[in-house]
Amino acid sequence: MTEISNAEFEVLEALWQNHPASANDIITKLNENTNATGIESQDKQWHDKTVKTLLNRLVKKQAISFEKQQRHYLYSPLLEREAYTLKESKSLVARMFSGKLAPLVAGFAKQNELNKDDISALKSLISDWEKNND
Amino acid sequence: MTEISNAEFEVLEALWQNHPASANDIITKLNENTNATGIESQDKQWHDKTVKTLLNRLVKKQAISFEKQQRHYLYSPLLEREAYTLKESKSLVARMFSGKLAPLVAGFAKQNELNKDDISALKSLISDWEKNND
DNA sequence: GAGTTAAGATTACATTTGTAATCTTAACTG
DNA sequence: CAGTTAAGATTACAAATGTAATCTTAACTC
Repeated sequence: MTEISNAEFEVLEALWQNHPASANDIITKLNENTNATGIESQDKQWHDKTVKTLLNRLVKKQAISFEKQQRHYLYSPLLEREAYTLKESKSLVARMFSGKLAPLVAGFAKQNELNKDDISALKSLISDWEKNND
Repeated sequence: MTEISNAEFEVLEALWQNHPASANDIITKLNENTNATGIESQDKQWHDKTVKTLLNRLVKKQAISFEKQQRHYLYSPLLEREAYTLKESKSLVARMFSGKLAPLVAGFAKQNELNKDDISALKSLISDWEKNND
C-alpha cells in the first residue's frame, strides 16, 4: 500500500474516531477547535475542499472506503488504526534505532519525558510479557 | 528548522557514522552493499549526483556544514543524532499515541516484537529511572 | 602555463503533498 | 417537472522530494 501523508493521516484519524462518517462529519470533527478548557484554540481550520481532496486520495490509496447514502457518501476506514500505528512505529524504530525499542525509550527517559504513570504502564507491560513468555 | 526528508536522513545517517567526510566518502558508505554474511545485497545504489543534491539540501537546511579541503568539501553534521531521533520519536508518539509512550511499547509487545533482551533493556531503563526519581 | 578533470553549483523533471477552486450532475424544492 | 444546490469529480498550482543531468571552474597534470 502507498504511504499515507501527514494531512491524510489527520483525516484518517478523524474517521477512526467516528465512522462511518460523511465528509461533513469529518470536516466538523477536524474543526472542533475548542480545547479541554473550552477556550477557542488557534488550531488550523480545515477547508471543505481540502478535506474532500484528502478523502479522495485516501480512497485511491485504499485506506478508506465509502458507500453512497442519498446525496452524499459515508466513509469508513479500511486500514486498522492499530495495524497502521504499529507499522509506522516499527518503521521509525528500524530507521533510527536499528529496530531496537529500548534506545527510543532511553531517549525519552534521558530527556525527562517519562513520569510515574508512564513507568507504571511500562512495568505493567513488562510483567504481562513475562507472564506470557516464561 | 525545516524538515529532513527520508532520503536526506539516510545521507545524514552516513555522515553521523563517520565524519568529517567528503562527498565521496559518504557515497561509498551509502553504497557499501554487502551485508553481514558478506553476500552482495540488493540494496539500492546511490547515484553520485543524487547524494550531492541531498548534501546541498542538508546544507541549506543547516543540518550539516562543510569546509573546503583542496578541491573538495569535508562535511560534518550540525544536528546531533540523538536530538534528532528524540524529536522524531516524540513527534510520532504525539501524533499516534497522544504523547504516551506505553501504547507504542504495547503495540510491539502485542505483535511479539519484543524478546528477552529487549525486556531486559527496558527493565534496566526503568530501574535507572526509579533511582533518579524516588 | 595550457589543457584536462573532477567537485560542487545549477538546472531539470516527474511525483507527491498541501491546499484549494471550478466543473458536473444527481438530488432536493417549490 | 424546472430550477437550484450541494456533493463529489476534476483540475490547479506551488512547494517538497527523489533522482539525476548539465554547467562552471578551481585544482591537478604535463
